[in-house]
Amino acid sequence: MARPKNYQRETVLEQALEVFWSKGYAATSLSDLIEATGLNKRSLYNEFGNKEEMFLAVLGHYQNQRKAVLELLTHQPLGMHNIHKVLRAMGEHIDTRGCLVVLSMQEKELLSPEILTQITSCVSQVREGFQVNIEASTFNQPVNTEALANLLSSQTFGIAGMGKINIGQASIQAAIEQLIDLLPEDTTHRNQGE
Amino acid sequence: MARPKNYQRETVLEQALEVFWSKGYAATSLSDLIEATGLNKRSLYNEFGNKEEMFLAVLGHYQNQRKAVLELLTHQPLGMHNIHKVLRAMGEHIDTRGCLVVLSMQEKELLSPEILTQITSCVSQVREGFQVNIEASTFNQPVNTEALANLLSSQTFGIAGMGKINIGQASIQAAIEQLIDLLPEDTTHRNQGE
DNA sequence: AGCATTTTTTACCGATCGGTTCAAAAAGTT
DNA sequence: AACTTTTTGAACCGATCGGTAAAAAATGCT
Repeated sequence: MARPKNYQRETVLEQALEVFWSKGYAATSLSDLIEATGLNKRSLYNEFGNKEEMFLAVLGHYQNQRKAVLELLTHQPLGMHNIHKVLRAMGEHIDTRGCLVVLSMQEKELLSPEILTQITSCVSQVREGFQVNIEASTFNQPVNTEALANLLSSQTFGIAGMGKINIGQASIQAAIEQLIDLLPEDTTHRNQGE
Repeated sequence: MARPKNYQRETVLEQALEVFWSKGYAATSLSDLIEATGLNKRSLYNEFGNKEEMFLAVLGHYQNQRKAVLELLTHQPLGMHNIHKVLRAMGEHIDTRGCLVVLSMQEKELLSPEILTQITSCVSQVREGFQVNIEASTFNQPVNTEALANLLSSQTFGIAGMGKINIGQASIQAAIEQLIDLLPEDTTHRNQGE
């Protein structure tokens, strides 16, 4: 029928992710992508259309491989322990390039509405994930559910951003433990322990 | 002696800040700067040298006008109340463009060592500001001073980044109040109240 | 007024940007 | 082996990038 491609889309996405992640969308040139993927300009356009669509695909790939962490927020029973798990998981996967979604949010002025939609949807997904787990918890002190969810999701961004600084992973993990310590205790399953 | 410039450096810095702040360093072109400042390319180079030096100057201008907030952390007596003030001040100055320093940190791979030095110095200044105020406090629960300082400085970044999202200022302020509520109480001047 | 000095204008530099054209090369099908 | 279909390679597109050279315009000083 036809000549087969001598590359795999997944591999290319992985390599392109590497570039976008460390340089950002605007600063990533086609030359960079060509060099990183090994395939030539025409094949890139053949596969993805243009730079923007390529970034969209890369973004999807990124979110796919981060999905596991987010799913921690859906484990039954809901409760603060899920949030603790997510925070600790983040501490274990600190990347010096930060978080691609946070990084892209900083470039929102340059990105297409389609990309922006995907980014903001991811952001609000995190926020709502936190919120449902907070709502499912029982506290013996007054808690502003929505405010706490916002706080945690912003904290999440902050932690991801900390990776960009020279600060070590151990310090970040210590900060996360300190945060967990400060969070109001969930007394719903007090007898089962955490 | 010589013909005077028909622009003021301060004004130009202000206008250039506007551009860099909303588009980031990489995505800001000289044309953008020319359009924003009203002066022409040659005058820009005459005044600042090149794009990078111009950004450095803009960064200095930005930090200058944010200095007031940071100085809240040096007010005597030191203590958690200073931290509360800073957090609340941040909630009142939320900008939809986020924080230029945080934004630039995301572009660190593209920036000169000189600029990077200035940025990281600003970051650690915040962190140390938090830390001295924590150390000056008395708590009736165990507190990991360094970890809490790291937590707060990362939270600071997170909050600044939240401005980029559509979330309203009121929500951010509520999140900040929630955070202050969670922070360990400083019992040093308990009788004076806060 | 005339000189000296600086700013501004205009035009231009090579490099690179994202993207395209078109033909050559490679594979499957018959 | 001939044909068809798709990928690939190289050259090329206009536009813009950051940055510069040199002359023109504008001002203060004498």
